[in-house]
Amino acid sequence: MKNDLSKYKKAAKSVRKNQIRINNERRILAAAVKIFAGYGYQGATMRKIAEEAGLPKANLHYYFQTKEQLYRQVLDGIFKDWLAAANTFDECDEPVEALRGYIETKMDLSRKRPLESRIWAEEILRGAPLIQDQLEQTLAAWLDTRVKRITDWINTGTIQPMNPRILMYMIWAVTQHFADFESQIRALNQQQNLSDEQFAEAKTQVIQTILKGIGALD
Amino acid sequence: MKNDLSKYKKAAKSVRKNQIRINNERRILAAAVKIFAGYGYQGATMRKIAEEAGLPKANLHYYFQTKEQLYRQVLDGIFKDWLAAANTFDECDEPVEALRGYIETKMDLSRKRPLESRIWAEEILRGAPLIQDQLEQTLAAWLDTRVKRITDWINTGTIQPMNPRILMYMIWAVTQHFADFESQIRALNQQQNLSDEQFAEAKTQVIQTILKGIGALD
DNA sequence: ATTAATCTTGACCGTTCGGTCAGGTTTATT
DNA sequence: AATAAACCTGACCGAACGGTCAAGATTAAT
Repeated sequence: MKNDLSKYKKAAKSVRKNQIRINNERRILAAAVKIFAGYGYQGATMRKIAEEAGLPKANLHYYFQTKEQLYRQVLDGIFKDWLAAANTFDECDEPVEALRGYIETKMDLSRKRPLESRIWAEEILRGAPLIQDQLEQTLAAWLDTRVKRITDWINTGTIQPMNPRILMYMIWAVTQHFADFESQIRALNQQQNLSDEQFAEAKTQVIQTILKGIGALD
Repeated sequence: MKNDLSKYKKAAKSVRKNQIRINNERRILAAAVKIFAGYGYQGATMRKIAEEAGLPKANLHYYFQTKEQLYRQVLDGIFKDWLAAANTFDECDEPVEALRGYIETKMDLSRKRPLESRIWAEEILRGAPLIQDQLEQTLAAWLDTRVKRITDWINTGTIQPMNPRILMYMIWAVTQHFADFESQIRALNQQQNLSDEQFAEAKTQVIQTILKGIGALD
């Protein structure tokens, strides 16, 4: 018969997971990001992910019951990063610095985590079958509050009248393009990925064009 | 023994294809566009395409030897549309009208042919395994000539100094976003696709923001 | 009317997929 | 030292995949 003490111990263990489990879950998730980004959800196979992780395929199913559950956890991680970056938007009261910081953060994210951006893009491309709820709930709420801030800037005359949602769509489109369409940009850049200098130039030009385009500069 | 006449007749027939073949190839290609756009290359199956086309699966393989060949023909059709739309860029000498016309054409293409845009996007996302050559040859050449035109505008002071390639990337990113990320935009728009009025507003704002952003307006 | 070419299709094939499982090994607990 | 819990994995399974094929049906050419 179980007593209260044993229950507490079990709970404590499940919260602070075993080091083996932590390690292997991390290895598998890292491998899954690479393979899902490179082949898409359908093109990715558990065998490829297992090879990338250096583990037998059956071991993946020990930690993640199904391919879809593994994919969901990858998506969840990406969404958290997305929201964390999104908070840059709130760090400044002034529109120029708030938008500049946000665009910069999103551009840096595309540069440093292109695989995650591509997984996200493919999920949206397929109609967001697994993250539709999160889009309609969390993302919609996030967007609403930022739309209100931009509307305030417009009402105080700091930036010119416009539809704030379309502005956000444009920022997302441009910043993520450098990750999602990397292979096209490479083909148009003498088969070379953008160098750090080229990317810095792109970042500056994107910021300048958008800020000037909405009447926040000059 | 064949004579010259029979050869001519055979050649004539293969040029002007049978009506049956024309019809079925068109039906299959139309079905393939829908299925490839909805499920991606790997997620699309010949069975699904056959169902969509209303034909037995074996019949597809009579007209298109393999799934990859069918996919290649779909991509070729999309690339031709892309280049045709791209010619809008050359119809005006003046930068404001040339860019406005080009952005408008690309926006309209996203609105009317979102499926094709998504197939293209997925191919790039996967690293452009089948169209890399066309990107490096045809698309790179197209871009080079337009870069020269924009450079001329910059040198004559019509628009402000900038990197013309990055401008083109921004235009592609924003215009195609409305097709590729349609499901995300819908989730952020009360689960409704953009109405014609909303899309027209988006088109106007995109044009205004970019043209103003490069110093071609105001 | 006859022959040839084209089109159609159900049945089938080898391969690969996601997923399972029994049984062994390692690690943690008492 | 003994027991329990967690971890590991080769072998296996049914389903679905792209693709093939022989044989019949339809259309075109003579």
